[in-house]
Amino acid sequence: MPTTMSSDTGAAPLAYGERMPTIADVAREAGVAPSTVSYVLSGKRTISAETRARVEAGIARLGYRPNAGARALASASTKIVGLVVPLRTDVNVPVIMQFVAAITVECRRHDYDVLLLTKDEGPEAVSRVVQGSMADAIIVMDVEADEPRLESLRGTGFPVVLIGVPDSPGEFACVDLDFAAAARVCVERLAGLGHTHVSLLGATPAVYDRGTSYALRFRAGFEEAARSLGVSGSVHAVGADHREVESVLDRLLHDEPEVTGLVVHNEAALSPLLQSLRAAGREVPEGMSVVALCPDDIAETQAVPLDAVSIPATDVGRRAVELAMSQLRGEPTVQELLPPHLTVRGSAVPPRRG
Amino acid sequence: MPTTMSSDTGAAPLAYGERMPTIADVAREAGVAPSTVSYVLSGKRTISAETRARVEAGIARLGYRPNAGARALASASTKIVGLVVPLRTDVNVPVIMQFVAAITVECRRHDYDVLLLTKDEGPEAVSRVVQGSMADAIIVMDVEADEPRLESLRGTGFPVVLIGVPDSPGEFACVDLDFAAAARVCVERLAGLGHTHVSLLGATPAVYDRGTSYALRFRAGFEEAARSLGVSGSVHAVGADHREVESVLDRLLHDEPEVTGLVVHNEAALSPLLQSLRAAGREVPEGMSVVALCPDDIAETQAVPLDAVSIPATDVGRRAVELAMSQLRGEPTVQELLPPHLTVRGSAVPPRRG
DNA sequence: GGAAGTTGTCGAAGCGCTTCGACTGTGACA
DNA sequence: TGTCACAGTCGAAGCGCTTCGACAACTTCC
Repeated sequence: MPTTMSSDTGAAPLAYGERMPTIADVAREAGVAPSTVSYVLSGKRTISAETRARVEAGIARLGYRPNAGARALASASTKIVGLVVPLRTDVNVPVIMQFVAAITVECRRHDYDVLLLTKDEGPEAVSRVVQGSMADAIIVMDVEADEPRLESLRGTGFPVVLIGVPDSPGEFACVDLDFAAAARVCVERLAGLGHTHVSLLGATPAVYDRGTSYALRFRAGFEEAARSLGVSGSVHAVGADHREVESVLDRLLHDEPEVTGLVVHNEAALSPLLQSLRAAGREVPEGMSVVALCPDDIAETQAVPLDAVSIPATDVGRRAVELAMSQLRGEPTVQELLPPHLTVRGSAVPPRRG
Repeated sequence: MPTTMSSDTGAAPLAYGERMPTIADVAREAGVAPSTVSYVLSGKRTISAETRARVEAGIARLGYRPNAGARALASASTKIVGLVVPLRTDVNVPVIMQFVAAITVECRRHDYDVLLLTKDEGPEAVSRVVQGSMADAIIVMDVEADEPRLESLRGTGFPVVLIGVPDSPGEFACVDLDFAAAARVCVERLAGLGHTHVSLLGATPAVYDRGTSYALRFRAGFEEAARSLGVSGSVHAVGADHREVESVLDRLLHDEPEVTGLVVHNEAALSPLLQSLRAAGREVPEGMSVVALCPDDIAETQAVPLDAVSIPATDVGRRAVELAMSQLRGEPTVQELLPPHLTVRGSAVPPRRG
């Protein structure tokens, strides 16, 4: 079994610029060949307990760490995963952070590090990393319906995992919440309580225009569910701004007074929405039922705790890394949609009989 | 001058696993020595226009990219900056993202990539990266007063930039907003309007307990400014939770009814605070003046737009990268505190006479 | 018209690691 | 007692790049 390196070797800190100890130094120190040190580290060949001990002692004494570049060059594996993150975005930033956190933690569990790429850089970032052999796999967040970042990878077999599902995933592995099912669950909740007129308050118009995969899937799921459950369902894109939320709501209450239930897919709009509803005399849940798609902590900390389908960012992130690792082992790619879970907190009740 | 590589070389996409073209392939293609190709790429020696053209054509034809590992090994430079990010945190997440975005973008401008490290991993992450030569420099966010992540780097001369200022920065370069000055500006604003009793609503108690550098500096600046301006200034740590904000406010209004101005250093508490103030009949600004330290977009999108000192995340992030680059050029380290800027939006007015 | 640069190119020596084949014991087995 | 298998170790050949010194072919300059 391979030797684990601890952070605190007790070795004298090496001044930077001073030559770092190499595998040859360790070998000399332990009185063995460099290859033997390598095998102690990798565990790829049997080593006698005694030799192993001498080598490990040498490693500790010198504070040795293998040079990542040399290792990558010789082994053709970088132990790095590239992660494409949307930085400036209409997507809820804390949710993105949850994804990033989960992915990073899970990568470390597999002894991988994470190279941060930005969506802003476009396809160029992906090809730089892949063609320069900077990473062994790539995880792409915030996938759009028509995903330009991936064209250069099609047909190369390079391990890729998408968080989100583009129109033609093709050979690429994907993971995501099943947004269509999530929308259905939300509508079912309201319909089950007796609501017959519901409305979706969705993301910023820009998100739909950009073809953001999950937003489109949620909207489609909403419309489909409304249809099949026989309730009327209108859709409204909403910006995050206080005033905009208020104006959209005012219009909705005016144009569609029959609406008694809202499905909200827009974390940022939740808090202003609840305020505006109260201001309009439509206190939640008596005056309006609300079901949201948002992280649990947001649902819980609203003025009225919300019935919500949570965004399983941690699960999705972890799963994305697992799918990447499985591809590195040569296993085939898969597409995975995680089932939604609705937590009832009391923001939806049967509509008032009119 | 070095050749710039474009993303779209027009070369046939190489199947992954198929051998990537090497510098030797390009050399053969162009009928020159590998070293010549290298010099075309780096611009470190003069090359005739004709040879350069042949080499560039070869590069384009083969879709060649230098192998990052080989390059790092041979040149002892990775073109990677390590970035230690606090992932799970009481700090405002969108602000962290702004830092990360600014740093990433600026790194790319300098042709560097970013390796994502988490604060959770502790000192081990830093030494892994430094000793394994995975990066040429490290930027550390969310620095604490007593910073354990850096011990292993002291005295090594490895390029480090801290965002925040620990108790003993010593040899390390630091950048940050001048939080003490920012607090002073806030207090001055209120004192200048005639307020004589002000209060600081600060971060979660945990942030202070942890010794988070900027929170402590802001608090110290607040107390010092209140003292020197002759106003009374009390300090209250506040969690982000709706109910907690409300209870802290109730207690404050009850115990210190003379307070007419609040300085808020807690983005998450702003929105609940404004609600609670209104609920308590202390509408902003007539019933209570508020000055915040928060990002501009948050100050602008509150129910009442807030007078605020903005957090110059983009500037700080960019500057951090610049300081890292300057260290890579061998220049000495510096400590930099960016001056605060207060934007007046109308949430602070003279106190009611009374 | 030779000494003294310049300019443009090449070849070879690494950078520090992994990995393959080869080698040496040693015990098991016949 | 010879043969095999296997555990344990070594040496050497790369991985793909940068960089240094060398060198040929020109210019310049007195």
